[in-house]
Amino acid sequence: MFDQDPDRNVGFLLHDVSRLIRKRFDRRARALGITRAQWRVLVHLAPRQGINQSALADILELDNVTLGRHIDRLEDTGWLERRPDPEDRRAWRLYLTDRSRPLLDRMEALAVTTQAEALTGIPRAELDRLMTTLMSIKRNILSREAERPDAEGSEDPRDEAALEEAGHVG
Amino acid sequence: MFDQDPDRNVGFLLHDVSRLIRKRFDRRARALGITRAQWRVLVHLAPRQGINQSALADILELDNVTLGRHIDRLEDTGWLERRPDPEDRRAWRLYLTDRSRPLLDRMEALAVTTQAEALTGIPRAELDRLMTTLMSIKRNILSREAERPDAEGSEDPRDEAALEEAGHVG
DNA sequence: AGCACATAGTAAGCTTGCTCATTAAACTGG
DNA sequence: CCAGTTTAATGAGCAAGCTTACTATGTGCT
Repeated sequence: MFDQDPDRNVGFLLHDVSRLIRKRFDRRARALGITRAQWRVLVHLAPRQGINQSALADILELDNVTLGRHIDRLEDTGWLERRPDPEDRRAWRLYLTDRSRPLLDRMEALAVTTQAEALTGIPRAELDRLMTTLMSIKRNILSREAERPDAEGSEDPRDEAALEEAGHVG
Repeated sequence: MFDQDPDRNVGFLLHDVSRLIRKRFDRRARALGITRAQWRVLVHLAPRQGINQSALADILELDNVTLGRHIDRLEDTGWLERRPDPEDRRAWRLYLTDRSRPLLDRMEALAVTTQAEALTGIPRAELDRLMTTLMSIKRNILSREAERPDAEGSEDPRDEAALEEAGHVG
């Protein structure tokens, strides 16, 4: 299967498309001094300011560590502010700064442009199907993660069943 | 748009799904001492042994630099061999080692398992549509890269046109 | 032959994401 | 109240991908 045309593999294909979009987007955003990953943090923070790092990491499905470093940079560059939590001395509460609101608008414009390029010629209905399927896949993975985060392979018979059922993949 | 439910954005969604698959896969592959990115190199090398780094980087759509480091590691761990090109003293020719053939089989098994998990409940036809759409998107981006690799935004009126046409994105 | 340009590969340095380990504070059962 | 566990956050270290800058070799034109 992989020898003929490895890029018809879903995993590789997803990875490629995601990376190509990111590359193009980040090159444009560099002039603004921020990356897509950092912007994503701000976007998710915007409607829930005052949240702490762990809760935000859950929403973003990122490690605390990974998010912590994004926040370091965002704080350094002044897009975001950490304030001590008055009720929990271990935690920080996160807030956007005044500067970041206009930034969000400009980043969104870049995103729209980049997506318009990527989606040229793709009808609305097809895009909807794409999103629906991707969300199903995401749910599948997240539920597997929740039940057996450290799965090593096929020690669980359900894997074999799924493998049969989804035999069209191989 | 992004404030309500940022994860309905195609770019973010693709990134999430890709990252979640990678995480799950790499955790399983770690016992074999190789990552998904390195495996991808071997898979694409297998049917065209003797190719050099630049040509392989083109196929993988990776930087020479990025690929170079993968090859360093693959050579260190003995999955791959660099031989001098007798006709071009700048270049190396790349070959799999005897050890790597069985590895490829085991990695493919891991991939099938991981994909089966991710694709549980998704019918064949839907998967086909997903792949088709993803390949269209990839072609769109690659052709834009080819024509204007350093695009900064909307200095080209065609961007505005595309933005209107694909207005459903924003 | 000689000079300009192109190509193959490496070096250095950045962000992102992960894991494992640690610190400090909060919670909880006895 | 106190010992043990859980939770919030950080530190250290690795891999992947990118960019910019460099070396060495090849190619092509005059």
